[in-house]
Amino acid sequence: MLINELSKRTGITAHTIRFYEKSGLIKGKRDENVKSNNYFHYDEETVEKLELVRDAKSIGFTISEISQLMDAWYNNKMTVAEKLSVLDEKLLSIDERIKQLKGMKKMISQFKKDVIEDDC
Amino acid sequence: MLINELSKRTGITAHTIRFYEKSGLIKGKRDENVKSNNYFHYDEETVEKLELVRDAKSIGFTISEISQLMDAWYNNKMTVAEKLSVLDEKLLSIDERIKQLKGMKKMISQFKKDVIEDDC
DNA sequence: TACAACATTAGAGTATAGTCTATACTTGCT
DNA sequence: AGCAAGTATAGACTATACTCTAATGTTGTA
Repeated sequence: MLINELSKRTGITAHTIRFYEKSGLIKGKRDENVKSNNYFHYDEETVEKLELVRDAKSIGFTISEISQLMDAWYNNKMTVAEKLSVLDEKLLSIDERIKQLKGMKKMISQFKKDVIEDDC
Repeated sequence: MLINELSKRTGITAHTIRFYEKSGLIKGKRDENVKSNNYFHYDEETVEKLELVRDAKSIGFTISEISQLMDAWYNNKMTVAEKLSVLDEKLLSIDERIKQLKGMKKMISQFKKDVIEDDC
């Protein structure tokens, strides 16, 4: 599929997809049989990857972190041990974030109590 | 206290503190009795505020969100109802983030399983 | 064949959140 | 007095992650 279809399927603009391509998150292929143009072609895996990018970005992962994550997933140059190490590291960092968020919840709840009490 | 002490107590550089001041997160006071300089003086509340900024930033809150949160806390121009509304909104957004993080944990755990199975 | 829609590349522009430099004045210590 | 350390301000610079524009060429449809 070409970039326009990829854009429609993922809800990510062509501009941003090209930016991700430059950043190394995805890779389109050129069709060598076609000499008249330079169009990139994308496969289903790229759709999956962009969906992962969207999810990971929404929880605050940077492009560089997402890049590591996708390497652990799709890159066959990494050993199983290396992949598991990257994945475990991400799991730990997620747990850490959840912990911090819960801490902030507690603080805000306490603030709420204080605000209500001050009102009396 | 002056900016240098504030910096030492919070671990935030003077440059960044001045940036936060420009952004409206904190406010130093000038001593009107002293005419020879223009130095800002900060109180304990400012230390508290900067600690809150640090915590909130670490969980991905933007300066604008932190600003709202601090208004709900310290600004006496807001009604109790308005304050509670801001705090409740932040609590909801934190819950949403925790939900997304848990979703990502599930995905990564599944990836781990897949990586291990592929290895067999 | 005209022409709208689509594709590529380079590069400029935007927003957020700092970070650093330069300049100049003030304060504290010896 | 001299000098290091502290302070303020303006503005330049950096990094991340887009977002948009311009120029140019290609494809598909009426």
